[in-house]
Amino acid sequence: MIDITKPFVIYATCTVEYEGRACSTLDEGNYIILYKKDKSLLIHSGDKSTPINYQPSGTLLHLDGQQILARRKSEMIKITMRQIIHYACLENWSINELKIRKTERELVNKIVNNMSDYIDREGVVTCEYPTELGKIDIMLEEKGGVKHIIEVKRCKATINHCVQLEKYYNAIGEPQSRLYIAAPSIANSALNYAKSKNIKYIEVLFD
Amino acid sequence: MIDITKPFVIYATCTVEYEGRACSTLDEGNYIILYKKDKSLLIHSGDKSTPINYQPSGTLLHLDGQQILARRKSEMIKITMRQIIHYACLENWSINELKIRKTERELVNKIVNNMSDYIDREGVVTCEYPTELGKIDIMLEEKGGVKHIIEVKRCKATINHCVQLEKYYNAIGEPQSRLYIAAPSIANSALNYAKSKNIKYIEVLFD
DNA sequence: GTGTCAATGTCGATA
DNA sequence: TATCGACGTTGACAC
Repeated sequence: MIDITKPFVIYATCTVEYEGRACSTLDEGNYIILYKKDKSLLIHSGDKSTPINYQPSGTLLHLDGQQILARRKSEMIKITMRQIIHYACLENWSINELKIRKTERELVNKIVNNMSDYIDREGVVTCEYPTELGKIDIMLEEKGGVKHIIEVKRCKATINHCVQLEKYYNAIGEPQSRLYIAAPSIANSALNYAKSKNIKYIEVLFD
Repeated sequence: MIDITKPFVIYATCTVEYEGRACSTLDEGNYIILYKKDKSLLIHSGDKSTPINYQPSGTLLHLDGQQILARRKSEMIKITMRQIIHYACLENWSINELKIRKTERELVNKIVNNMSDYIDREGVVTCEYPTELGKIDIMLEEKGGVKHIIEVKRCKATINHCVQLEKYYNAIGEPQSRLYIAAPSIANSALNYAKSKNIKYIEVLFD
């Protein structure tokens, strides 16, 4: 009945045992079992977005009566099914890429590739500029030594984002540094706060 | 036909759009859609163990013809189905905890809580003792200054584990430090190597 | 292949 | 409810 050579979904009353990087057991219950084209195996409980147990790509299945043995390198999952409530073979399961847009990265790239549109100074541009307090999204260093610190947000900029920027300012420890918050929009309160702290707001929009 | 008030699995030819923390689109194809008891929504492609798109716990569904709208706070997923290949309502989907045993953490705790059984010295015990080369599993510091460095492994100890221990020794830079490898068992070659390097093997078993 | 690092990380614990 | 740290992290990219 079950064809373990093809991707499938099973809804079954079962127990699950795992042995490998750790050991684990799962009490009997009704769980969803997914077997994918890339030979990854997922066992999903009735909550959480992560599987309650899984085996990565490259897992080989052996079916022995009501028992599924899933092996991969030195790892093993044993599923003992008391009752199969539901089984479906998944023909032509698609493998596609998710196209992600409107990320912070996209805005960072836009600024870096058109720096002169946003800051009228020349210098060395560094992304992910490291400091004790984490990475600065964009750093523009003039030859003269003046540093321009740009914090990029993909959504509306808030006061908290400005505070974060000031922390970087202190971490850098160079009073002549200049601060910028770049985002598609900025909250009114944040804009007032920014002005009072000499932080310049840069409007940067998604294409 | 579809009851969106109950957990379900659907296999459908569909497209998926997401808007929220970022934006994303997914080309038409056959995907598995899971809706769980905790109102989390998962869309699984034919590979990878992570869902190609998802919405965390607390997502509310609206069904409009062949279109599922999933909303949660400021996030939204829209699934447009051209054909439902498969639908099953998942009654009594279990929510259980995975019981994880035999972790390295378990052995570390056992040693720390019964230190005198393993090392006949008094001193300050620190887990995850930081060094340049990473964290030492367990550090026992005597008042006199002598340091006991313990590396814990949940499986059979190997020569590589001993080498790792020597790196810590060098990182600490205190020649009078003493080295221990703790594991349920040790390879013969590793035991010989350990002896030659003045590393003591501690047998620690899972309860 | 191995090592390093980001992630729409996810998830649990804690304040 | 917000923040912090761990994860059998996973997954992508550099080497």
